[in-house]
Amino acid sequence: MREYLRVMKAAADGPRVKILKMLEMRDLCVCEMQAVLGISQPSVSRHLRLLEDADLVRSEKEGMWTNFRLARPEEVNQYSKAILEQLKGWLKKDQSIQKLLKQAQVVDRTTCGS
Amino acid sequence: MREYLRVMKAAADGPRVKILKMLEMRDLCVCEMQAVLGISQPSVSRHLRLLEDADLVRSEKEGMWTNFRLARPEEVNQYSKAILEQLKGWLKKDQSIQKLLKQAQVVDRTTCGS
DNA sequence: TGAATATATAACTATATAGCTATGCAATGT
DNA sequence: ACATTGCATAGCTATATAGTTATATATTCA
Repeated sequence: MREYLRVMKAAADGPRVKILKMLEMRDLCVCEMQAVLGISQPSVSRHLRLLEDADLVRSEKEGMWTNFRLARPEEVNQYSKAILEQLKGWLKKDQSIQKLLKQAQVVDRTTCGS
Repeated sequence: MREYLRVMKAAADGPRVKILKMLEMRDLCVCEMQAVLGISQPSVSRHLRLLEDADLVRSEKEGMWTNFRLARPEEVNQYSKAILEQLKGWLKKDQSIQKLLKQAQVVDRTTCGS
């Protein structure tokens, strides 16, 4: 039950589902997501921690950056696995998501801090 | 997006997921759920309203009682449909859910107000 | 070594949410 | 008509959550 709630609460949030949809497209670092989402860096960091605690995303340090990616089905709990699977088909036509994905396509980690 | 969030937030809550699991077993009125959940009647009522707003449950008045049931796949949005479907396989082994279901089996609307 | 950059954490504030009690409303039965 | 019962709503309080700014940590590069 605790696990279920952790996953569902993590997924039941606007900025966080936006993050998940962006990560469906490609891996991103924190500052790239910040640039696209338009919220503060600590806020993005916090959302990412909740998503990672819920097994929805994974992170890996690469030099100065931390790359985030969607968790893979074989490495997560049943709830995360199911939600990530469902999400792929969801919100495809959502205006705010579409706009976000366009921005996420072109955002560049080497320039997003400027 | 608004619809997605409404469904996910409704499902991402302890008492509410308990309600959904009980309704998988059988239809219930408010006072029966109150008796099993051990929270106040207004609190149960509020949870039910959120679940109904999210298309996860439906209600029907029957004399003095209001019967609640799970929404049927053909009458709801894609998110509710998917979550209800997933939920059937989830939390089967959860201790608190199992205990709850046992109580829900024997609760009786004609005596739960006493 | 020291500056710059990316991320995480701490501390705080504002808002949202869940619980409660009190009360209103509708249906039942005498 | 009146009392009873089931449910909904209003109003309140406590807690949880998301956002902020300030600061700490870690890596890169001159």
